Amino acid sequence: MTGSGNISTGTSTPPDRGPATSIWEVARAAGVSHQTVSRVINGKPHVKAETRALVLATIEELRFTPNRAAQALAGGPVRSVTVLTADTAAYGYASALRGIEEAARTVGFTVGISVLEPDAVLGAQEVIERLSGGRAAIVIAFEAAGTRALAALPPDYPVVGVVERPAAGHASDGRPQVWIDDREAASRATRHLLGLGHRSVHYLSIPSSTQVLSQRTQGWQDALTAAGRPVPPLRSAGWTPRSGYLAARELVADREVTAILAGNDDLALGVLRAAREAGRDVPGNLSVIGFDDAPQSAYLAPALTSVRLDFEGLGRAGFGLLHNLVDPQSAPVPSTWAEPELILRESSGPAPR
Amino acid sequence: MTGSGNISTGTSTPPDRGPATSIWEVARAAGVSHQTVSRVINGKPHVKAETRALVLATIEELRFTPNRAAQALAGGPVRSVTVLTADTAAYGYASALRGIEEAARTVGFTVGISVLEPDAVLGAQEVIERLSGGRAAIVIAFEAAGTRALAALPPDYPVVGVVERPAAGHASDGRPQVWIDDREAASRATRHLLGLGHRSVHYLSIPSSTQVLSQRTQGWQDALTAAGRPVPPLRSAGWTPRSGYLAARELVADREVTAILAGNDDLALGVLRAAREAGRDVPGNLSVIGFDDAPQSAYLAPALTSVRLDFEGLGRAGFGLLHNLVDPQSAPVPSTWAEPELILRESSGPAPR
DNA sequence: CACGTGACAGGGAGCGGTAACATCAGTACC
DNA sequence: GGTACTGATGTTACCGCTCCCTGTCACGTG
Repeated sequence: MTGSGNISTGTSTPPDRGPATSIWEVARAAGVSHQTVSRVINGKPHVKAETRALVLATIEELRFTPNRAAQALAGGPVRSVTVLTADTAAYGYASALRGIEEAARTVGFTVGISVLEPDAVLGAQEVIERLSGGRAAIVIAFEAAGTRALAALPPDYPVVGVVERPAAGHASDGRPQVWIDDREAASRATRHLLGLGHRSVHYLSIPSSTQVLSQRTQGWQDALTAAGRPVPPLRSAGWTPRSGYLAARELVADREVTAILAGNDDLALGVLRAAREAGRDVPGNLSVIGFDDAPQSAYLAPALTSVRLDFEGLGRAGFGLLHNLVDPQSAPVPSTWAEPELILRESSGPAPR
Repeated sequence: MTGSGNISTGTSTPPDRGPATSIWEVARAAGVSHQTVSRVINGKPHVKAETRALVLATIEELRFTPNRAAQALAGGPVRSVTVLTADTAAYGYASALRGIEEAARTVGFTVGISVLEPDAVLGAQEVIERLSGGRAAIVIAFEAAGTRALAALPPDYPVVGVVERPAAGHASDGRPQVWIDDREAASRATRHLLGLGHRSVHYLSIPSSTQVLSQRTQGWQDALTAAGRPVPPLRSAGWTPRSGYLAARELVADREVTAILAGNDDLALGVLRAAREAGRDVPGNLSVIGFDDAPQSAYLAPALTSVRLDFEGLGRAGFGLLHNLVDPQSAPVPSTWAEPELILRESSGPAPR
């Protein structure tokens, strides 16, 4: 079943590294010293305006680009960040990565990426190798592998965690992190369902990043408890539609279950299918709400009610925080990203009477 | 509507770059010269077995990791690759990236990433800046921005294109590339629909990476022509469910249209919704087939018939090709990845009579 | 008019590696 | 036994850049 696709090797050219222009050439061309060129590149003071302009023009003309390796080696400012993340295909991860990359690119940072296998238990040594010389990192720690990687890093290494929730109780270890406060959002979604007349709401969770309950889970419990309803047992699933489907089959078979909150939209999709197969009508006699509001969700059948989460903004803020960390000169983080919002669509409705 | 989420700055530690262990320290500890250490690191000959073992042990003990920047600066072998890609959230891109990253990581390569904005028209200069010192690159060029970036790179720069189709006719410019041969797959999907009794098949395409027709489009035309059917006008859409939905509304309103082949699964999802809204029954009186076979597709309502494409394998092969390019010593590319396969599900069926 | 002062500019030493060349055995050969 | 060769090491010169430190100039000041 293999052997398809195609390859064209092209005219194999050896990695010919020509005489890349260096600051020396720029200096010579501009009639100044290499040091002055360096000052101009780094926007340092003590360079006369006209000299600066001249150098800048020369750089432009020679199409000179500073050698990153040399800058890093010579102890220049940090200008790169390595992102440690789990599967980049999942919507939340991909979006956060996108936000990080965008923010990094606009300030001239290079972004490296290394994916953490779900079951990887890396020692400090291995995690550092993943960073491969990077001098700063961002760890997207929505699940255990990320949390472990974050913990494995030396305490003085510049890193910020993009996490599911702050490691409260666990003595937040003083590491900078950003997170979406979705506890209230989960509560709101739950209350919305309760308000629709459902006697209870069942929660199908995504894997937890720690041993304790996630914010979403807590928000769900909060709402249930506040309404005086018993909290049904927590159901755990993975990240994929398949996993949601498998976990939901049992749930949908129980007619007492009329409302399901799923940890993310993919899970919700699986729930939707399980419901269909079990002859349940959504939203007729079963309501389903997801988290993330992926681009697909509005087009599903039925269109999925979902909690919109601004992962991209989260990623941007995470990078901003890191930037502040490695360069105190940098602009303060725009600590503002869209707050979770419940997007009502077709998959949720009044409880069956 | 902003201001949610949360930030913890932690105990702000300045970017303290301690005295990283260098090969000199290893050399001293092992009682050899730094050059011998270098030889060991790079697996070069002319080192006695016991000396090698000693150095290796010392490296292990000191937790030494070679400084990438220094290696790069000193003209060592290429050990990093920059991936230029469009939106990482789209399934095909994300999967290909995943394949590249995985293959790169297993051979110790670092992978950088830079995303190309859809409308970005970058000059050679800008593209090179994106590479930021990298000495090798992979461009995922499924659309125009990627194709342009690929073209903008200097002809002698080590780069491989992961493309939609070879730039045939356009004098393939002798650059190494990998692609999935999905022309036949598109043909097969079309023939399948024709075989089900549909008088014609309409194609809703994703954006093209060039001005000419894509392989998928051609495969679709091939099958239609071979069957003696007229080729309906080509419909173009974007990449998202929304774009598929918008483009399909007109199509589904036409009762003559009984089979739609969509350029990817997201588009197909949009088509499905448009069909539902138009009162068309899938597969009752409209069949829909997508491309990609994303993880969600099997769970949609109706489950989507789709052409499974092995983007991950493609990415792996692309990296392998690059590896061969920069390091002739490297193992030859496993030129084998899964061939496109039509996965029959619920969204396709006999033509309405 | 000599001197301090600050803004500019240049020189030189690394950063941590690799490549090329120089040494120095130990072995092979005539 | 002397020369040639070969494998194992050490020595030296960069790679391209940034830091630290030393000059140089034009002012202002006493």
